[in-house]
Amino acid sequence: MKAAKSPATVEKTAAQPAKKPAPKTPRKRAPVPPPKPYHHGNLRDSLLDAADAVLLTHGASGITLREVAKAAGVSHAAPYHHFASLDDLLATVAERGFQRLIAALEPTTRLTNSRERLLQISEVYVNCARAHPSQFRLMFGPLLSRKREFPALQIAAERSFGMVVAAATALDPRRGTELALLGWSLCHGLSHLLIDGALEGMSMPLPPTALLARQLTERALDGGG
Amino acid sequence: MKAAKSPATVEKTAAQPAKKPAPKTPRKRAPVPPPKPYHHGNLRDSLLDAADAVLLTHGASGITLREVAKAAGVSHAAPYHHFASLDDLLATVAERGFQRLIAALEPTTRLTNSRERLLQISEVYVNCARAHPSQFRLMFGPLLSRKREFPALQIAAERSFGMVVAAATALDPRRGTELALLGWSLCHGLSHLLIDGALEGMSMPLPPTALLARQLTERALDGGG
DNA sequence: CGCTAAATCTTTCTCCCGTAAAGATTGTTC
DNA sequence: GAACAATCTTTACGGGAGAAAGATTTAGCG
Repeated sequence: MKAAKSPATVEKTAAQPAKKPAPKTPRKRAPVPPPKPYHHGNLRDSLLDAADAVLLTHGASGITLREVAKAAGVSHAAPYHHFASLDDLLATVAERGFQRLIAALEPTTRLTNSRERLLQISEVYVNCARAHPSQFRLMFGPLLSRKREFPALQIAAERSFGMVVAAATALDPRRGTELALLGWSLCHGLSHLLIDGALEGMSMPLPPTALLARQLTERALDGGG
Repeated sequence: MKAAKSPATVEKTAAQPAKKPAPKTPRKRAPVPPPKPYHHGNLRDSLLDAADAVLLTHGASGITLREVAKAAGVSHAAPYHHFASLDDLLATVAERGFQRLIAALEPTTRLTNSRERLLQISEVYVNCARAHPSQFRLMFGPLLSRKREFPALQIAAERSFGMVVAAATALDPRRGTELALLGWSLCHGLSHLLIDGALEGMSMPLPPTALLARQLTERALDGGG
């Protein structure tokens, strides 16, 4: 019945077989008792990992609650005990995407040169989008419009934008927010155009992604016209 | 089996095309018979108009072949005689979106001041996205990645980008393409952030849309840091 | 240890979707 | 007017979202 196992995503404690020949042995796996071991191990994280895997294989449009559940090795109705709806699951996936973006941006905060900091933020942003295009689409898709329904998503999104604002304000204390919006819009639009393939086949040679992001941001900082 | 069904189909849709001036009415029950051709004039354009209407009411995610067909007053299978699939219909809707963008950009080609021309292009672009957010999402959604399957969509998209390149090249003949990509990315990202509501509730006062687009483009042209 | 209640997971069901296939209807052409 | 092609409808099938109810495990408590 439950022979199917997720290929390479789950590494948590698997549910023990139905029969327990040995007496009750307290599992010592962590110094603190995990507050979440239940039937499946914890299915919630497994579902999120499975959703990431499905995004990689099937793309953002082909993601399905049933497919995610199957990838996690549970029935198609099991996710409803951990997420209110498919959108709720996807919003959590998007939130994790923002958290990964924040983690990728974190090293730039140690740079003292504000200009170089902004340039590297641009590179990281566009690289992140290209590395995980489906998640990127999810992060900024229609779910973000409903961020009031998903407070965790909203908080993560605002935190990531806050890092851009901080860098821009360091470079231009007077009009930092505007500069942040300029840089963010530029990188966001470039990311979208890149991952949507809008720039392919346009008889236009393009430098590598990171270099392109840096070049355009440099030109925006120095003035392009 | 009910072979002859009374024409109880609703006509709530805004159908303006009437290629047949004298449609013979098989039966007259209303004092004012709407000139609806028995075999539905040309359904193709009606479906495209209906799709636009559905986009307005239900949003980009809630668009459905059945809903479009219902809005056009035909059965849910009728569209298959004019479009190969739902994606084919949506690609045509996206193509019309690009054509509308091209039409909106057309007046800017008469400007002789290249800088002002680029600034107005920015305004038009972002205004267009805000005025038709669902169509905008469709135009640059996953369908654009498959533009090889929809040559008309690809041509319209390239034409619109060509207008930006032309304006940027007029301002900077040496690095016009790069400048066009900078301006396009900036406006594209700003449009996305605006219509996705990413900038709402961020404790950040924003000027009106068109002014914001102009300000950011000006700063990119003049240098921001 | 046994019992009860709550949480988790599965099965089943309904409704809606895209779309293929076949039947019905209309316009066209000889 | 009859055959034909185009158009539209009906019916059907597979699949997905989600609700409802049953089954199973775990926790809580005596």
